[in-house]
Amino acid sequence: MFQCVFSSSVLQPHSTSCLFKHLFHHSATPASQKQPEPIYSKKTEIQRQTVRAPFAKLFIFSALQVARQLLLQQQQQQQVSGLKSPKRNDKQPALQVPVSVAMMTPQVITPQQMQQILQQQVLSPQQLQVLLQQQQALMLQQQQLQEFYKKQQEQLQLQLLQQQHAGKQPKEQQQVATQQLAFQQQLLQMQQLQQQHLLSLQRQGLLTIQPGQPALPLQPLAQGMIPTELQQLWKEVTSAHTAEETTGNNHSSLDLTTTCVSSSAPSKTSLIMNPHASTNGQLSVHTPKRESLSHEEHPHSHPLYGHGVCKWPGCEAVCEDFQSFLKHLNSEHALDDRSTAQCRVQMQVVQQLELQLAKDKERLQAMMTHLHVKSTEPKAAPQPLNLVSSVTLSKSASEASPQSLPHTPTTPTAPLTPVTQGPSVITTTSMHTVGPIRRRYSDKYNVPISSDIAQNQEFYKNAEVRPPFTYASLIRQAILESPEKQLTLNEIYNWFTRMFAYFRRNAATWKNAVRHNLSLHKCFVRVENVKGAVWTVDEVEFQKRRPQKISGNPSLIKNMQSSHAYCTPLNAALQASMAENSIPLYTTASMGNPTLGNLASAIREELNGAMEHTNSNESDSSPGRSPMQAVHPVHVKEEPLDPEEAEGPLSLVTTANHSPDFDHDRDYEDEPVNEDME
DNA sequence: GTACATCTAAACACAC
DNA sequence: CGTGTGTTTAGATGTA
Repeated sequence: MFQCVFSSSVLQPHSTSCLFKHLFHHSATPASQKQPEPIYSKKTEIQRQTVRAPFAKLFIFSALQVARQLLLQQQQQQQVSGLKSPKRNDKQPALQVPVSVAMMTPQVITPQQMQQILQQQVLSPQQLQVLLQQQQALMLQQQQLQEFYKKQQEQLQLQLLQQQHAGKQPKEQQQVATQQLAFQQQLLQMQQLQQQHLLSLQRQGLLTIQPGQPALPLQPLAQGMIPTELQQLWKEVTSAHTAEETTGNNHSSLDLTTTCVSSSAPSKTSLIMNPHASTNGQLSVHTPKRESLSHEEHPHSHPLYGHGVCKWPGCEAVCEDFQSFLKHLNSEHALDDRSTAQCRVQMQVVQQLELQLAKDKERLQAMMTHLHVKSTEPKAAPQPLNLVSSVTLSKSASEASPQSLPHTPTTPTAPLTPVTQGPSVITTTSMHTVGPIRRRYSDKYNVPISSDIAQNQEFYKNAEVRPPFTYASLIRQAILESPEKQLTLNEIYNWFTRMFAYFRRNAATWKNAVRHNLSLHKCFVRVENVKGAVWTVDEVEFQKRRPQKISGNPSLIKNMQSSHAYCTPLNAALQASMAENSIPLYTTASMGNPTLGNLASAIREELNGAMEHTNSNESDSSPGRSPMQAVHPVHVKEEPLDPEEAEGPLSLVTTANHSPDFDHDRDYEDEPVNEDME
């Protein structure tokens, strides 16, 4: 339909939009690249490199946009001129209007539109090439139109002569006359258009030679804008920028093809989204141009001047002082097309940054909102915490935990530090081992072990996670959990496998370890029974182990001991502290909350050890007993003290495992543990 | 660096 | 003799 007159092109796009695409194709194809490359000066070459890329994509928008407008105006003009639509003409006999539609192609570019195109001050060489090619096509088509017009005239005259002789076809004659009139109109329009086009090009310095010349020298930047246009542009730039700032509008970028179409076109409405336009960002991001307008208000803090260098994008000219900078600014960055183009690019960069900032702000807000919600959420479930625990966390975590309890009544350096940090509490929530035990709870924390096991029973049963306790502690726990506080070796085995999935593997290893521990530690006493030998726990011996751990601040311990009711205030202080800090780590909601009990028992454990070594001459204080019990000592080796009993009312730990029905422990003796688990 | 605790592995003894 | 139980030793590792 629309014949492309591009050199060596035989393509015939069907519509104006197709034509534009086609033309754009020319600008991108090697064939088009064969066109004479524009000659750049050294300066303009740099500008070309810095300015061309961002607008290469822009051209697609502008071309399509213009094409749409052209399509509309083409239809309007056709209605005005009484011409048939291209579609209809397409199917009409060639005799009717064979090239009328083809002639429409250049003419549909109205002067305003052409001006609009031309007023894209910043044009890539491809764009300019396309425009000039269009111009060439226009002129070529004009010549063709003129030729066709002559032919039509001749034909018409011929037909008129024939009609005069034959008196036929008055209708066709009339039609041809109408078409002729339309052609004349189109021709006039085209001539006007061409004139304007050329004028515009010349005005912008793009066209320095006579039209019709095959190779036109191109310049990367449109130049020679008239002052009114520039002023309008400045208005656009500044108003658009301020509008962006004040309204917080998130337009990604300005489509530069539309920002300065006309003075009546508001910048706001001419904003279109163009997310690709500013992705190239070759120009460094600096201050908006509009700030330069107000530099006089802040003479020595000009945003375009810093460290003796002009900060105009791409300039970096050295200016010794502010005055020279001003001179430089006025001379080198005057109100010309180049500055305008750079300003436009800068505008785009700024807008893109603003968009990015808005997005990041939104993201930040979402993150904060999310975290805020999270922080107010209930405490984490204890079981999942177990899954993330590790061996290395065990002791080091417990040692670092005082920081998480800053309001504990004891000082970090005090011997009670491990007490207040509540290693067992840490244990219950955050310390669990996976893999070989290299770090584990000290045995002095064995009481909280029971709590931990009770809390995380299901977890240990199902997850192959090595419990963070020593074999000795586990053996003791197993024995203490038994109703008679005594177990056979096999019962101990069963307890291990029943309580911990981890011990369902490598039986040879850990069983050997159990035996080794039973034999090695004095705290485990073998008692001959009717049924055979059973193992019991000598709590005194058990508490004796590694007493040096309790070494520390004796005075504090003594003070603690001197207080008969120290456990209660201490526990209260802990409660207050935890409540104050609302430490979710210490809460195990799903399992009941033995935290306080853990802490209390841990404290007692710690104090037991402390008293044992710092106040051993205190006859009434039976080692291995809780301070409470120390007041009422009950030393019966054959009936090892159950530490959890010592917790007394302070303990929130459920004692379900000590219920009489737990004597079915023996049921596990000869049964596979896995079945027991089920 | 040392002592201690713990774990692992292994050897050994003994009873069933 | 094999297995289970118990003891002991040795080495490695971690902690105080």
